[in-house]
Amino acid sequence: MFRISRVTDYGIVVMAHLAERGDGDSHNARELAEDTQLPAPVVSKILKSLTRAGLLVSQRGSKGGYSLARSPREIPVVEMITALEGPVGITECTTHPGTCAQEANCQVRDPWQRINGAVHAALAKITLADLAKPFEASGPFVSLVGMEGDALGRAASDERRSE
Amino acid sequence: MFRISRVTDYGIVVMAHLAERGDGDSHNARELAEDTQLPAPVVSKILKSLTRAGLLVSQRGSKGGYSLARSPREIPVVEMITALEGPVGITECTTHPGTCAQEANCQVRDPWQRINGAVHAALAKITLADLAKPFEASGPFVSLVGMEGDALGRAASDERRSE
DNA sequence: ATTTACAGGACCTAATTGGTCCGATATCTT
DNA sequence: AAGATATCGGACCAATTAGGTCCTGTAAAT
Repeated sequence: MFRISRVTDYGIVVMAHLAERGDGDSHNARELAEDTQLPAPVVSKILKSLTRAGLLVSQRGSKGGYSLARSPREIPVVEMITALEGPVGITECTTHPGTCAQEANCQVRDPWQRINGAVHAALAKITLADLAKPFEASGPFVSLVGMEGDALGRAASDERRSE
Repeated sequence: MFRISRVTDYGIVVMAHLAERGDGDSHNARELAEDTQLPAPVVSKILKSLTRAGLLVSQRGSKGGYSLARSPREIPVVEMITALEGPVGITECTTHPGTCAQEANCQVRDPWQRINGAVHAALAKITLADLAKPFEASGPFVSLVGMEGDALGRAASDERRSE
């Protein structure tokens, strides 16, 4: 359905929550699950993935927990998505070259790579800081992604028409 | 994995093939499946979806088949994707408002809507014509989606790093 | 009337996702 | 040193979704 998975969505919520705290303190999985109202085992799993990807740093043992590895402004959305559901790629041949039998005589591969690049670039420009402080950042944010005024309106009407 | 489904991919290939023909003639499902080297039943199913969405027109009976409903230049990529896998929406609350329990106190909903709008807008700007004639259209196409020179390069390195 | 080809589903299988749980290891406190 | 706390890594399961096939009905041409 061209959607991000639920774990990714959860992951963003947790990261945003961590970013809003602002403190460099580490928070344990149970606490984060409670704060975000998400199922604890899932949150724990997500935190591990984000740590492995280098977006969080973990501290083991008593008084352990997780904290942001960098400042929110330096964590692009695309990295969070990549960490939680693998490489961002619109088509199969983008992420796994060689697995498509039609690749040799495919007429649309090259443009798809560019479309993918455009989506990728858009997601790379948005950072965790933009998500965590929506009202503060929304002004510059909109212009950042190169979206003209009526883009959202048109998008919404497109979706409505298709249902 | 933040990918479009395989049927959508196939659908684009079929549409591009039709666009390349250029003639307004209708081509039947079997013929299109052969030309594109894709499984016939799947192609047939895809053609029906695209027809229902108004992107193709069908002609029944002997000598029947499918043809483009409009000129390739007037068929945006986002419509093809929408036709084949439902409304484009990054998160659940984008496509189905009200189904997320956290919606009321969600801190990231609004920015996600904008990100979604940006992706949506990018996909709305690319038309079937851009996909069907890649080399002709690649010049203006790149500038069209607002992607600067090194965007693809950075995207690729991001993906590599994450695996 | 027969043939051709689309329309609309039902249906099955395989893969992915969402979610839980457990043993091992690291760290802090007492 | 001992115990409590928390992450680490992975196994595991249920439910959903995707990929793909097939069948019956209907419209159009010969």
